[in-house]
Amino acid sequence: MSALDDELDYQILTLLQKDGRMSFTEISKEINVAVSTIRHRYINLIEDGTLKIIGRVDPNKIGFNAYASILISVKPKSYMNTIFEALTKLPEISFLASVSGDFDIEANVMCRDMEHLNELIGEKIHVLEGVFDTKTNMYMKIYKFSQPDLELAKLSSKQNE
Amino acid sequence: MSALDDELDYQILTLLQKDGRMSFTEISKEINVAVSTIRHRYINLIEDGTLKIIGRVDPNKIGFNAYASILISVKPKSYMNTIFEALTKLPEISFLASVSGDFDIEANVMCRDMEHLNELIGEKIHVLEGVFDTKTNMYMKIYKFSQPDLELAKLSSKQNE
DNA sequence: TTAATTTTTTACAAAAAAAATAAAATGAGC
DNA sequence: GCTCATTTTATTTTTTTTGTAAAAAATTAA
Repeated sequence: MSALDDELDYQILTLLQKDGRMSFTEISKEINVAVSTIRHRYINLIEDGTLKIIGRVDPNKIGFNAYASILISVKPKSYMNTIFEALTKLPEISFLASVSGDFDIEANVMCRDMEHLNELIGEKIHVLEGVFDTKTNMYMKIYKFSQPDLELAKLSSKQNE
Repeated sequence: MSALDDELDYQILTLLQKDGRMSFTEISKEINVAVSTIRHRYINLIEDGTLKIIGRVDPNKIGFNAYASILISVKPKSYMNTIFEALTKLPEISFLASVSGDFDIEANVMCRDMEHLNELIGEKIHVLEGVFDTKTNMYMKIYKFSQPDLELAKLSSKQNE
C-alpha cells in the first residue's frame, strides 16, 4: 500500500466514524473518488477488522444508572485465565482487561442501579475462585466518550495488518 | 409508549447494535413489521439520542499501541471544571469521567507508544494547574469491549427519555 | 527497459433500498 | 362514541447498492 492509498482509507474511516450509515455515494462525492472504489476499500476495511459499523446505544436511555469500574486482585495468579473466562460471560461487563498496577484485572460494568451492582459483585464476582480482593469505583459523570483520533494515528504507520 | 412499542424498539436496537448498516428492509423482514414503521422508529431513536450509528475503528490497526488509564487527583477541588475542559480537548483521551475513590478523575488514553504516553502525561496533563497527583496503569490485554446488554436493560423501564 | 502479473480503480446496468408522501389504524382522553 | 394525536402502513419516485467486467496503475521478473 502506498502513502496515498492509506490517505484514502483514513478519509473513509474519518467519515464513517462520525456517521456509520453514510452512503458510499455520499462518501465518494465528499472525497472525489469513484463509488466502486469506496466500496472496495470499505469491504477491505471491514474484512481485515479495521472497521466495524455498530449501533451505539446510550446506556442511560435504556435504564443503566450505575456505571462502575471494578478492580480485581487475583491470588494465586494461576487463576487468571479461568477468571477471565468467567468474567467475559457476564453481560454487565462492557470492558474487561488485564492491567498493570496494584490490581490485576479491570472490569467496567453497567448496572441498572446500586442494588444490581452490589448483587453482581457479591454473587457473581467474589464467588469466583482466585478472586482475592476487589475495589469498586463509580463513574459519576462522563465528560467524553469518543473514538480513537485518526489525525493522531496518521503520524504513525499502520500496524498489525 | 406501550409495552409492545418498547419491545419493537428493543428488537431494532438489538439488530443495529450488531450490524449498524443492516438495511431497514432486512430489519423489517427479521421482525415482521412494515419497512416504514422500522424507519420511523429508527429516526426517533436517532433523534432522541438513544441510538447512534458509528464506525468503530480498531486502535491497534491504526497504530495505537499504548492504551492506558490515567487517574488524576485534583487540589484544590475548585480546579475541577477547568481541568475537565482542558482534558476534553486532548485528542488522545477517549474516555473521561469523574470517579469516586482515591482519585477524582479517570482518563483513558490511546497513544502511539510509551514515548507518546509519557509526553502526554508530562507535557499536557501535569502542567495543568490543579493537577496534584496522577497514577497511570497500562491496559495490557483487552478481553472484552462490548455494548450495553439490552436483555439486562429490558428488566428495567426506560429512563431519561 | 520491457513484458507479464497482480492489484487497484473505474464504469455501467440490474436489483434493492431509501425517501417522501399520504392514507389507514390505533389509542388516549373527554 | 367522538376527537385529536400518534403510530403503522402502502405506494411511488429517487437514490443507492450490488455484481460484473474493463481500464489503469503498480509491481515483479526477465
